[in-house]
Parts: sequence; C-alpha cells; structure tokens
Amino acid sequence: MSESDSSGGPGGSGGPGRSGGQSGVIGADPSAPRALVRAIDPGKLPKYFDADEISARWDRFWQDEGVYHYDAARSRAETFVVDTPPPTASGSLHIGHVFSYTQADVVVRYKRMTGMNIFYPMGWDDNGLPTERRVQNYYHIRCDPNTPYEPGLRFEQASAADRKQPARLVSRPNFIEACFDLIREDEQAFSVLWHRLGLSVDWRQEYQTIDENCRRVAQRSFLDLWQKGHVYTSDAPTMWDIDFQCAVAQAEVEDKPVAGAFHQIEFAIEGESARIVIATTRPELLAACVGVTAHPNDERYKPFFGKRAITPLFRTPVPIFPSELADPEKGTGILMVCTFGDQTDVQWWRAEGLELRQVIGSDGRLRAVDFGKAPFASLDVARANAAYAEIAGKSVKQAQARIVELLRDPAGSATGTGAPLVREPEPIQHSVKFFEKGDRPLELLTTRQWFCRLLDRKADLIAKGEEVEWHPAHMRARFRDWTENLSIDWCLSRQRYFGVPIPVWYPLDANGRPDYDHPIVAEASALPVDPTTDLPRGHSEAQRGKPGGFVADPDIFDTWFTSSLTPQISSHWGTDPERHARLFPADVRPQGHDIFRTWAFYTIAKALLHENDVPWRHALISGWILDPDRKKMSKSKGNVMTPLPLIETYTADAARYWAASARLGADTAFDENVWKIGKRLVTKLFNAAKFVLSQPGEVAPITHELDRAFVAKLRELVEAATRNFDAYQYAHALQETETFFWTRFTDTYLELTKTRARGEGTGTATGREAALASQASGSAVAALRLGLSVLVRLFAPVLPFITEEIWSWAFAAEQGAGGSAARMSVHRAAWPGAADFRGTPPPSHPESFDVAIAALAAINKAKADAAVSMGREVASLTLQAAPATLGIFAGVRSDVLSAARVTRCEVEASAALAPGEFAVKAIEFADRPGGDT
RNA sequence: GGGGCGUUAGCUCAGUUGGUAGAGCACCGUGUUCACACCGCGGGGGUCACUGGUUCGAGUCCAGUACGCCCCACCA
Repeated sequence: MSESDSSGGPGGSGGPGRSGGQSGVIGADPSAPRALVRAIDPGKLPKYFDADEISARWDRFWQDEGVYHYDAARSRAETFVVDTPPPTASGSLHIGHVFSYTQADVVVRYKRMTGMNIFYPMGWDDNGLPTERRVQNYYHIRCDPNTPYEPGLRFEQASAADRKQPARLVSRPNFIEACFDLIREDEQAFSVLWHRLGLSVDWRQEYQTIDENCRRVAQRSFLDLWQKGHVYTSDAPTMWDIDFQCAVAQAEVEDKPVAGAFHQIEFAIEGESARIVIATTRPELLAACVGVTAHPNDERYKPFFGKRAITPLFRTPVPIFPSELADPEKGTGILMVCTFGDQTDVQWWRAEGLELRQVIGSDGRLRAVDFGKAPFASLDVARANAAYAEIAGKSVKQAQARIVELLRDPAGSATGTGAPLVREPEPIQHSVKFFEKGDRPLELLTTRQWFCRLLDRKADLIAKGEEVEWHPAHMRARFRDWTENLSIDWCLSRQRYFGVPIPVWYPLDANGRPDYDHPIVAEASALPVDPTTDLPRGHSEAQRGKPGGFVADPDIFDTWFTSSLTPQISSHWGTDPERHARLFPADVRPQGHDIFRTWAFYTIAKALLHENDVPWRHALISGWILDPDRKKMSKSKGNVMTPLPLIETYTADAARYWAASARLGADTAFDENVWKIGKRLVTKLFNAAKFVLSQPGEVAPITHELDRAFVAKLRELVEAATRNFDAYQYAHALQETETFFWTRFTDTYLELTKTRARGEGTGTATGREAALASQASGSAVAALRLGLSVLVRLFAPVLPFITEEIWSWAFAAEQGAGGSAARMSVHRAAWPGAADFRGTPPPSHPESFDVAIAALAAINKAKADAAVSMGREVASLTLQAAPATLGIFAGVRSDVLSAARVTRCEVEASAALAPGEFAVKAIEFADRPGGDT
C-alpha cells in the first residue's frame, strides 16, 4: 500500500466530503481483517447528502476511469455478454425505459462484482419507420425519390405556419441526411438519461442500426440466407399499409375494433331464376369478387355448386364452389370471395385458381380498371364500367358509401327484381387488422416482396426456444405459441427509405423487364452496398435501367431484419471471427414483452438459420408499467410519465430502487410512494455509514458474542442474496437486504453496540481491565464496519451512486491499492462472500442476536406503554424469559442493558414464555430523563 | 374459441420444498432533536376471489367457477 494510491482516490476531484477521507483509510494494523479501517473524523464527511452532485461526480469518474470497460483479453468463460436492447432513437423517453433498463443493469452489476468481465454495449435502433415519421413531422418534409439531390441542404424544425403549407418534397439522399441529423439529437437525449440512471454500459461499444457495420451485418445475413435458400422473392398477396405504402409482416399486425356493417346483397345465378343473398362487410370490393362459396353440407346452397353467380352492378359471372372454411352460421352462410378482403380469400383464391381482380391501389384508392379487358369481365361491359366510374379514385371509405347507394338502386340488380341491397346495413363491431403503427386498416395487395422462410422451420425454432432459459419461465410457452401459430413467412422488404438497402439488382431483359427469378446478389467482399448507387460486379453505370442491363431493388429491409442481429452486430460477425467466437452467443437478452414476437422471435430465428444456435442463453423479460388505474401507459392515452423530473425529485438511486423492486415479467402499477421509500433508504444509508465510520474505536478481532452473532446473520443474508441474484431474482435480494439493513443493522445492532463501540465507561480503567474494554470496543467497531462494507456491496447493484460514495470514504483505497483507480470502485469490488467472514468465529449460540433484539424490544415496549422516551434511563428492571433463553441472554446482557439504559436488572425464569420471548415484569424509571451518553 | 398471467391488510406488493398470515405506505398512539424528522418506539387492520378435492395440516398442490389483464385465432 502506498499513500499516493490512496490520495488519488475516486472523487479526488473535489466536492463535499472529499477533503478528509484519506487520513484514516488505511488499516492501522496490517494484520487486521480486510476492509476494516480506522475511524474517520465525522467533521470531514459531508454534512448533507447532495444526490445531484454525487451522481454527476461518480458518472464522470466511471467514464474517465473506464470502470465498465470490457476486457477483450479475458476468457469467454469469465465473460458475461449482454445483448442490450437498442432503444428506438425516435421514441419518447418513458418511465418504462427506466424500469426495464435498470432491471438489466442491476443484473449486470451483480455479475460484474462476482468477477465477471462484462460486455455491455449500447445501440440505437434508428433505422425504420419511427425515425422517418418523426423526421417528416419535425421538418415537415416528405421523401420523393424523383426529386434531385441538393447537396448541403439542411432543415430546421417546422413552424406552425410551415405546417399549413404542403410538406416539402426532398430527394431520398436529402431525406436520409435529415434522418441522420435528427437521430443524433434523439440519441443524445437517451444518452443523458442512461448516464443519469447510471447504466454501467461500456460506451466504447456503441452502435447505430444504420451504421456501416450494422448495414454490413444485415446484408451479410441476407447473403447467407440467400445462399442457404431461406429467402425468396414472390409476387403475392401481402399485407399492405396504405398510408405508409409499405408491406408489413405478420409480427407487426394488431387487431383493432372497428365499427362496420353487414350488407346483404343479392346475386343472380346464371341460367336460373333462383338467387342468393351474400353478406359482406366490404361491399366496395364487389368489383373484385372472383367467386362465391358456402359450406359443402349446406342444403340451401348445394344445388348451386358448380354454377356461376352474377354480381350486381358489374354483372360479373363468378364460380360458386363448396368450402369447409365457410360457416353456415355466419351471415347468410354464403359469401363472396374477393381479391382480397382477408387471408381466407387468399386461400380460396389459391385453392380454386380464381382470377386476380385487384381494385385497391397501393394508396388505398380504387384503381382504374376496364371491365372490357381480362381479368375484369362483365355480361354488360358498359354498365359495369359506368358503375365502376362512380367509385374509381375514391378511398375505400368513400367507395363503400357510394357502392351502398348504387346497390339501393334497382337498376343495379343482376336479378331484375328490386334493389340488390336486400335490407338496410346492419351495424356491427368487428376487429380489423392494422399495422401496429398505422391509422387505417391493412389491405391485402399483390406486390413483389422478399420473404424469409420460417414456416418450414417451426419445429427447429421451437426447439431453440426451449434451449433458452426464460425469466420468468412462462415466457417459454409464449414463444412456443407464437411460433406454432405463424401462418405466413417473414416479409423482409419495405418500400421505405431510411434503412438498410436490400443488396440486390435484377437483370433487365431485351424489353427492359426485370428478371426477378435471377437476382444479382451483392458479393460479401463488397458489403455494405447501396444498389441504387453501387454497381453489381461486371456491370457499368451506363447499363443501369437499360434493356439488357440491370436495375436496383429499391427496397430496404424490415427494421427487425437488422435488429434481429444485435448479438452478431456486437460480435462483428463476418469481419472479426475471433471476436464473434468470444461474444456469440450472448449470455442474456433483456427486453420488454411488447416486442416479444418481433425482436425476441426474429433474433432466435436468425441465430438458428445462420449458425444453428441460440442467440443467448437467458432472456430477461421486463413487465409493463401500468398507471394507477391499471391501464398500460402509452403515449396515445396521454398517461405517460417522463422520467427526468422524477429522478430529480427522488434521486437516480431511488429510481433504480423502484425499478428493482419489481420482479422480472411482473406488470407493476406506477406508485410514486416506492420512489419515496427508495429515497429514504438512500438517505438512511448515507447517515448510517457516516455514523459507523465515525465510531472512534480501533478495530480488533471480532470476539464478542453479540458481534459474532451479528456476523453470522450477515453471512446468512449474503448467502440468500447471492442465491437470489444467481436466479435473476434481484427484487428478492433487494428486499432481504433492505429488511436486514433496517431491522438488523440500523435499528438494532447499531443501537446495541453504540455504547461498547465508543469504549465508554472505561475512562478510568487501567491495565487488564482497559485492555479488555478496548478489545470489546474493537470487536464491535470491526463488526460494524464489516456490516457496512457488506451491506454497501449488497446494495451496490441497485444503488450505484450512494454506495460508491460511501465506499470511497473508507473502503476504496484499501481495495484499489497498487492498482488502477478503476479498481477502487465498489462496482469492481468483490461480491460479499466467505472471504469476508473467514476471520470471525461463529457465535456460541446461534440465537444470541435474536435474543438480544427480543430483550431490547420488550424493554422498549415497556417504555412505549409508559409513554416515556426510548432514551429514558431505567433504574431497575425485572425481565422474564424461558430458562434456556435466559442462558443465551447472559452472553448479550450488557449490550442490551446499555442500549436500553438500564442500571440494574434482574432476571426470572418463566416456563410460561416461549423460547426467545421476553416479558417485563417490573420496570422503574430514573427520576430524570437519561442524559444522552 | 385457444393459451398465459394475476386475484393476499385501505394502497403497492412479498410469501422459495404445504407446517399458526408478512413488509412498506396510509391510519392511530407516543417519544425524540450531536448518524438520521428523508427519525425512533408501539398499536389497530386480512374467511389469502369463490366452490370442491388431496392431506394429520392448503395462501401454497389438484379440479372447476368468477373477475381483471395480456397474447393468439376468428372476424363473409
């Protein structure tokens, strides 16, 4: 140990409390047990607790000294790899972020203290729709790929006046630049929160899902999937958002209840006088009708199977066929098949080989069509086109209204008998599929998209899901259920701009038509590429878009295509095989359950398809924050809490205390009270530490019965907390530690040892007596400091700021001596364990500590009943307890009596009392309130 | 319709292998001001949603019911 080490300790930059801590830091006796130190002059400790100053100072120290740096030189076995969720950079800061990120950080901090080398990166998920949408709103611009690029163009936040004008159209490169500008600001806001919260990430491992490495990894993933035959392109019905004008995957779809109506419409039957009435909620799709179906056993419709129905208005003959999928109970039992009203239409369309009559355009408006030309057909072309002219160009909603009007007119009838709409629409509430971020229902449009085959790998996916240890465990079932219920392959391509380009070109034939069956996929060595500006090998720019040349795929990947590679992004898959081997698979994936079916699922899928492995061994799923009415907090409900003001009020440690009080996976009602309790705990720790460290006695071996009994209890606590942390039950560990701290340490042990630790009453003692008293005092002082040292470390994962502050007063220098400043951090200290207790013999009676507390409590209760102060001196006392209990009491008697300020005490055996119980038979108080000792 | 989670004190939540119901807050009483009023001590308060079953014994295990929340499916 050298002085220079201790004087350069953490926080040496100044601030309250930094001036004096060093003089007594080094243990006076080199043979003293570790972590035991000489008293600190209380005058040199901070008088007040300044949370803001403390957290700013320690965040700076942690960053400057690299306390959380990953050490690439250490082995995989002693490394703990975290697959941190990259927050959506353009999302708003939400109290839920504090909740889930803290839970992960608590786990990480524990692992670090057990000696693990932590790999804990931070990424920003900035590619994708949320950024585009925010950029569009913020600058009031729209991307138009046909607009020419203007170098150096910069935008400012749009004013209210600007917003009254139409959005400015900008080129794709300008739009992407605007995205980059804005995400930088958004990422900064998150970064501030993470520092404020004390997330122990290694900021050297930062990435953006749009950065070069991420683009390379995502495109490499595509290449690998292509080479293995897992991806394919297909021109098929796909779920489509008409506002974003973009394809959507099954995982991004959610049902929303919508008001609709059943319309009953009469169809004629070719060559018969009979007619049928179909029920539909989408009459505007009548022009897209390609068939009619009913259940094969439905007697009402059996005679018509194989015949053709004729639609009203458009007079299109369509086949009537039986299908098990039709439900005789629903509507009229017979329905029209359209291209496409829903997923079942797609099945019928495929199974029956029906026509494709697509009437809805990519913008959600009715396309122009001609009933004189295939695939549109009519027995009365002029009339059909006239009817269609009424709806062409209209939105779905407008078209529906107009069609209903037309159907009320007998002129539109295909049967010649009255209006096709046989009764007034019957309003219903039904659920409709929406893109999760969309405002209008999805349509099924036939478009060319890239897909990743998943349906053929369900069994393997489920097997990988079984390999992952889910916390809480029931999330495993959720993974299995979602996987089993998958019904379509993963649609990878998006018709958007700010994302990773699909690294593909298509050859153009002599007529300038793309050959989608023979895509030119970029070469691995060329990645990342942008096919709209980069060239496929062996081609020249002059061939772009020319017959016989090539054309770029204009699309980008689904944002999850990149996000599902976060473990591989961190491991530098494909460019650094050694690093990849060290970091993949990861140990833990913390995440929320809102992105279970996307992020968790796709990440497992990618790891399976690429390396036939799991992406991580443990998945930690955080719960929701509910508002006090038990509704999920969300921006649209306007009940979102912003974290920073709360952190300012209660401190970052209190915020973390709140988050760490909830178990993994547990949805928790927001309760500000828990923050208050956290703040109270932080203050109490501050005060208790000051008190313990300012006890003047010199440390000595822990020999006293009460001290040994306390240490035994402390040891039990450490074992329990360690077990719980190992099982990711940080909330239990926190609760146990907190309970111990209040009920076994501050309120009890501190009170019981106060007098002895100060060595009071020994002022006149000499010789052997003085030596004994000094030994008794030193034993208490040593146990108090051991207790503080252990408790501070047990609390450190949850309360990193206050524990670091306390640690720096007394324990840091000893630990860090001879090493770097980083080693002095409590967060690099050894997790409490056997080494802390090695020097302390077990107590003579395991119950000594509880007996002492019970006796003190009995006397306190007698004081409370008499309405006198706890500090009131007791002139004489008669205590009763079971004989065995009295035997144990003898060993701790002097501590109890001095804590209770009892001058004279007699004990009586009482068989009526249970073991460990005390009763006060008689109590007599001193005349005056006792002077404080 | 299928699956999952939950229901314990006024509130927020613990309750690990079945063994006499816990904490904090709130409430009531009381004390105290050189570690701490962001305090101490004490007190009241629960048919553990309901019904059955297993067991010497069930908050805990099993079956069912009700209510709440979540996911999925259906949505002509």
